[in-house]
Amino acid sequence: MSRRIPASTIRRLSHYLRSLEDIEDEGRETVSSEELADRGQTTAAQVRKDLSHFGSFGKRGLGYRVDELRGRLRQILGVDRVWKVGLIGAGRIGSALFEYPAFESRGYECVAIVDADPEKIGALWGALRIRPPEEIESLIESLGIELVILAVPAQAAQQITDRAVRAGIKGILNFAPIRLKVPPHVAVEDVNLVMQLEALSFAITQRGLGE
Amino acid sequence: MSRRIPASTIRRLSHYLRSLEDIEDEGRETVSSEELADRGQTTAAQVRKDLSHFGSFGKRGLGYRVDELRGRLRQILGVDRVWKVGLIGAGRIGSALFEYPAFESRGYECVAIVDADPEKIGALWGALRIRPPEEIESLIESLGIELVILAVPAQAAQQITDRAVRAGIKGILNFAPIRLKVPPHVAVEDVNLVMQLEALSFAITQRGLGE
DNA sequence: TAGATTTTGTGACGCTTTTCACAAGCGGCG
DNA sequence: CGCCGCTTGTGAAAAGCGTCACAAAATCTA
Repeated sequence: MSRRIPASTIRRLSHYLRSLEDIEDEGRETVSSEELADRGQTTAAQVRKDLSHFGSFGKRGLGYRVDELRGRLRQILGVDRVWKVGLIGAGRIGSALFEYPAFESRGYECVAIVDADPEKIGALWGALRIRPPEEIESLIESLGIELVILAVPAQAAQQITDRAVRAGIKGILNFAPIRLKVPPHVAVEDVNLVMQLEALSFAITQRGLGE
Repeated sequence: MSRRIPASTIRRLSHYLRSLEDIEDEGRETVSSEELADRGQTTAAQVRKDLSHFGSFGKRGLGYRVDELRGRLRQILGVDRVWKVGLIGAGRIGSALFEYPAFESRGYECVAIVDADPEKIGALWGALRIRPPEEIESLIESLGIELVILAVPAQAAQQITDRAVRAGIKGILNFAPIRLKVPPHVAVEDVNLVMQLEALSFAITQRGLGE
């Protein structure tokens, strides 16, 4: 039951949650730390340590009740409610994300779309009309948007971010390949595909060299 | 000059490389570890430590020659050559990636597209014709594909992976929200947007609670 | 050339995270 | 009811990473 939680623990919790949903679909009612570990490329001790940061949810000799643990994880991760999301950038990536079914099904509801391209402004995507960047602040404030998905070119990203921060945004999922400057109370997650490809080419290259 | 390199070091190297390109565009010829640190949300000591895993590239009192360090980093990350990439899954995400300019410009060349949808098979994307999954092995072997981008639904992902592995694939950029089982000589990088969104909602939720 | 100045490369240190090991708790069975 | 097998929760040990501090090396100045 500690204070500061490692980022790696959070990533694993997210994975445990997905495993629990699978296990629930299989009709099982309890699960052990060892089985959760097997499904998540980790160890039983790690699973128990991760969970112990937040309390004791299991029964000794028995394991964890699947539905109960699932509920607790959803609560811990803050996904036991709907988050209103703004999509900024209606290009290829924005469009792919908008139609990504996992978002809606997991409680992330897109309530606004913004793009700077005059050709796109006013267009309808589903029930949403694409708005111009000037409206970012008012959209965030009037719709109660807490998260934005930032899918704009690198050179526009910081400026857009500043507008969103000014309007009180709480978190940013950033697809632009730059390090955004934000005040400490704003959370940022970077999606950097080039970096991940480079991690792959490093691993492959190294493997040939190393041994 | 050590053996096992931390994943976080690789991520930072990728970022240093991007900073070096910016610095080169600005016409500068040398750079200090301190400046690289400032651009990368890290410290000068960390930059030097990261680089020291691979050798000594700087000159004391002077710093690093931008073009030389850039070349060395490209070499270390394995991006001093063209990688042939296969795109598996021609849905929304696949399409967005296919048109993502950063891939081509950074030496990742898409040489094949595969999809299971009979409606899509045979269609032309640029100069490439979409192929059926049955051809995965032969495409990988005949075209010399080393990396695949896996953008298919979760339930198809493992099966496709097995085919690719059988054909000798070396690395997989995985967009499916499952942990792929692969032999140890195959590198996998997971892109897990739901996990990143959950990390955001955790950070925001926690922030309100914590202090 | 000598001394001042700058900046790297790296061993030592300290914090964070993972792994280990086991006592404590729970259900089942004879 | 008491013992047995199983699994959790958690301190303690180990490993992994990042930070610090400084000698070494290079340039600059006079």
